[in-house]
Amino acid sequence: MKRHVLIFGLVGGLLIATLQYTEYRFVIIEHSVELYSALVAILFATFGIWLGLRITRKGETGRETIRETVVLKEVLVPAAAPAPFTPNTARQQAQQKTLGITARELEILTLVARGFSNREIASQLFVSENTVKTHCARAFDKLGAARRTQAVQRGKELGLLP
Amino acid sequence: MKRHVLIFGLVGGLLIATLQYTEYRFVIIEHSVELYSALVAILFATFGIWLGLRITRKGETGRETIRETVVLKEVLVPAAAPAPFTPNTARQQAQQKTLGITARELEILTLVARGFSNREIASQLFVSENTVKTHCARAFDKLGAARRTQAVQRGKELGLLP
DNA sequence: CCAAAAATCATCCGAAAGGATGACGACATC
DNA sequence: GATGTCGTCATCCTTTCGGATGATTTTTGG
Repeated sequence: MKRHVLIFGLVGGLLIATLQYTEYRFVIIEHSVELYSALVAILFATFGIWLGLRITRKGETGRETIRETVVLKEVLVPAAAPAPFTPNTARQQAQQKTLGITARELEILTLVARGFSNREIASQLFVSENTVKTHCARAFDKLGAARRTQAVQRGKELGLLP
Repeated sequence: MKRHVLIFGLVGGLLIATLQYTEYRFVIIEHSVELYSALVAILFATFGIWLGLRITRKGETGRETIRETVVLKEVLVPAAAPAPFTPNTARQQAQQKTLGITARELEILTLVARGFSNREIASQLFVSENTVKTHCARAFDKLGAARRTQAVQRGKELGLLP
């Protein structure tokens, strides 16, 4: 890592040298902006790198790391068994009211969430692929999703999907 | 990573050259020094931060990965048969062992699960879209998935994803 | 230091997905 | 009967994905 900083410093020095050189060639102007610009640039670049290093807080690399990662656990299972996803109909319909997602769309959405392709869904439901795509499009629109993965994510957030 | 520094220097030089050029073209304005300085400062600071992140990122993804300190709390899983998602790190790593899914792949996988497109993921991780696609492909292969939705589903089943 | 593993990036190509529209029939409702 | 909602299907077109492959660069571990 030190190497990088060194290299960077070298490049910086070279840059400055070049700048100075060109400066002398166009001496006409008294104290040009370029020099300042370069100085500021280098300064801030260094600052930025330093910041980047600080932010990621990685380390020093000298001796690589042991840095245990504390992963907490907590969590648990409130159990409650029977209704893994039963609070459905009631709430579901409420959601549907607000979002306007129809039962058919939800049906297709769940299949999407299960990882099926449009074609597979079409054959499962005995409809054409185009129909599936239409339902998908409408559902995505209502969910404000641009991709099926996003739609699934939102659906889960909203409790529409298990 | 030397390449990055080089690119950095190159871009810097280009920037300065551009600056010089525009300077000569709009020499009329005198008080623009501050503006240029600020511009350059901001640009280089951003660039520097990017560089810093770029340089340091690698180390993290290695084995220890501080990032592993994820939280994952708040859980009120109604429970169902399979373990919801409690046995995390331990089992997770075990799974990774058996499936051979690397930390990076998992990282990308979680972003996929969050509904991001490859392009979005690429920009978030500061890598190219191609790289994301490669990671995706490998992860899909290891998970036996043909689609990203399927991969997400399997990832959740295996407890790799929250 | 060297070999293996990981990560990065690229390109070509076909398949899947998504957006925009239009249409048609079944049903319910007012 | 007019209206509205749903479900169904289609076409055209663009974007995104995914597969296959090869290459280079770091990182890691012995």
